[in-house]
Amino acid sequence: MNIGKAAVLSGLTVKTVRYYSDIGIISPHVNNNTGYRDFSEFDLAKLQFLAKARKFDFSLDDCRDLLALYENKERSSKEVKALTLEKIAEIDTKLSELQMLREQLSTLATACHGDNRPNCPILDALSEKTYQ
Amino acid sequence: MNIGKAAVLSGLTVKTVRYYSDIGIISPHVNNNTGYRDFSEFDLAKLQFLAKARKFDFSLDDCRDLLALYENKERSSKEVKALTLEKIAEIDTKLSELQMLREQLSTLATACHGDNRPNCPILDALSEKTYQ
DNA sequence: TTTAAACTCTCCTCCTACAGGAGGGTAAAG
DNA sequence: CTTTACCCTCCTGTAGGAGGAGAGTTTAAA
Repeated sequence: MNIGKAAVLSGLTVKTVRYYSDIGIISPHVNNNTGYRDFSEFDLAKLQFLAKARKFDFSLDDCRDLLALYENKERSSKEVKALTLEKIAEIDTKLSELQMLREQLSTLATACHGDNRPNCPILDALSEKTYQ
Repeated sequence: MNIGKAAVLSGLTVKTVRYYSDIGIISPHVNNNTGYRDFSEFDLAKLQFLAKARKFDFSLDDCRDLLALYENKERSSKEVKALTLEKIAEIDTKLSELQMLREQLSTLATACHGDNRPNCPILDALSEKTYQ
């Protein structure tokens, strides 16, 4: 199938699919006359796999690994699980960072009148020298 | 003071400070003979302000706005608070997205034996066609 | 005084994961 | 035969810098 159909069926954009071809994460057959890419069912399956893995916040490099495991019927599930647990740990780190951030900002916002007076605890906090 | 000292005192890297100068978010005086940038105390204060605002996840464009308000003694705190509340809302969105992600990944990781057998619920989920 | 280390400068490329658009070829429908 | 909808490559831009080359400057030690 052509790239447009592959894009629709995988939920990716044509640009994205073309990009994945360019960086070699998938390798559809190319028609020598027209230069059109031709995606097989297996190519499509990989694109759908990629779309989902990207939604799970796996980087394209992670996806390369996952895809290699996906294609290898002899793989052990150990590696996949390790990669997943690593990703979960990353997410946890990010979550706690964001939560701290939210609390600090929330505290500042609460303290700020938000009126027309120039006094503003938010800017005060940002310009405080002692707090880093 | 030179860029190195300004960087240390603001907790930024020299590269970052130079970048901020390049994009005009700060404008230190430049020595015409040597080309060396010369940072005043006020420049330093702005760099420290920027370092903190960046930690609070404000984009450099946000920082431009905040800095303008910071420099304007006649500003009202309303604008600053609005910007902050907007940022909090962004963080909330990101938080819930990440939490959903974590749950899904966690569910998959739990279901996966993580042994040497090829069977792997994680890859199964990623390659499921019906689930999008 | 010379020299070596430490600092600074500009300019260049690279990173992630694409998006947007120019300029042109191709395919299918009317 | 023409229109419209695809498809192609190539170039640039995004955010926020990092890394490094090659060259000038300053400072401290020998």
